[in-house]
Amino acid sequence: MALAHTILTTLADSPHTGYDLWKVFEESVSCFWKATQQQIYRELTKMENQGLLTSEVVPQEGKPAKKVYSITPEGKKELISWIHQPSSPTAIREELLVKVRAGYLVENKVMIQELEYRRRLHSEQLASYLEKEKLFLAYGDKLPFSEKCRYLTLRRGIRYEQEWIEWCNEAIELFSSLGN
Amino acid sequence: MALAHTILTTLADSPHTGYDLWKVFEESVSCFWKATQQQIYRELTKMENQGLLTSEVVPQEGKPAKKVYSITPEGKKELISWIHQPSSPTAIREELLVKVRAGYLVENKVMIQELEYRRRLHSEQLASYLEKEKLFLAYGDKLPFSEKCRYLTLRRGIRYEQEWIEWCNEAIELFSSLGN
DNA sequence: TAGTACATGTAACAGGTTACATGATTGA
DNA sequence: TCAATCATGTAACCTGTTACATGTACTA
Repeated sequence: MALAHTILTTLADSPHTGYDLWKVFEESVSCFWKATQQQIYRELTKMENQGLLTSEVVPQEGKPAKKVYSITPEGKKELISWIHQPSSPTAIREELLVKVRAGYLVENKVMIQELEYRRRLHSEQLASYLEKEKLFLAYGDKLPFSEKCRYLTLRRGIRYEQEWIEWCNEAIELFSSLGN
Repeated sequence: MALAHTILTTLADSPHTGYDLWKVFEESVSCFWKATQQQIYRELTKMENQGLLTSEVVPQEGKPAKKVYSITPEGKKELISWIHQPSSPTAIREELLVKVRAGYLVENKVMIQELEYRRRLHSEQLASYLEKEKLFLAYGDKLPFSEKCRYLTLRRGIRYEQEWIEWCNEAIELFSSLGN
């Protein structure tokens, strides 16, 4: 259900089209909830049927009409009620760790390459998050409460990437120190 | 596909029943790949049809017969070939962060309670991992290569829990410092 | 005698992935 | 003219969750 609630979270700020929502997901929501365009469109249809959203078709000049979704009072009520219910940590499912578990079955250089590749991905993601963090830090304590909440999700993204990089270093070191 | 490969990883060591596999998943695989009993049984049936496994029904005294699965040469080939293919990081989907993103919509004490609950869960998981780590550390460099690989997955679990606890502290501090 | 561990499964449903389909505008 | 961006959707498939179903043996 949390995709619906993530969408409600964004619509609680302002109305969005499916396409807008997808861009917001790509740009800032992705550090805590990944979703494809297709998932978003499917969920919006479902949520409108449930009365959590309303849509308005807005004609545009020179562009196809767009469908702007707004949160309804029921939608907001549902979001707040959901926040009050305790939630469980997400189950971990990480292919790289499955490979590391079986890493003794292949040549070390295969594992080292894969780990270096992953370290690079996480370094790039970290760099991108740190850029975004600058914007938050520039405002400091003047940030509105809702932005401080968003900042916390970015902080988690930053810590997450840093942790991966450190673990990759540890793993690369081990595979480098062993023969085969 | 990675559930199949995780199962192959365990069967590469020794034959297991579905039930045994489930216990191994609960006890040590869970720090990198979570699966339910039902998923495991379904996957085993599928994998046997694909020729990655063979099964043997072993009658037992006073207990129902068990079905012991072994990896086939094709299964091992598939596992090794899969390790050679690069894999992408798992997409992040974390309900708690969705709630934090919308945390300004509810009373601070609601968020603080939820964050403290999560911090406790992660502290407990960390304590359990640190207990397991002792066993690995006792052997030190005498650990066989395959056990060093397993140890790396535990290390990642330890780092992951520590990172969550630190982030929870950061988040609790923010919500505590603000009115409402 | 009630609960836990052993042991295996079916079925329905929810959620996520991938491919396909369409069509306009804008900028290189 | 080719790729990217805007804009919305269908369909098939795979994976994960939850509930149900069955039965034995051991232990508190």
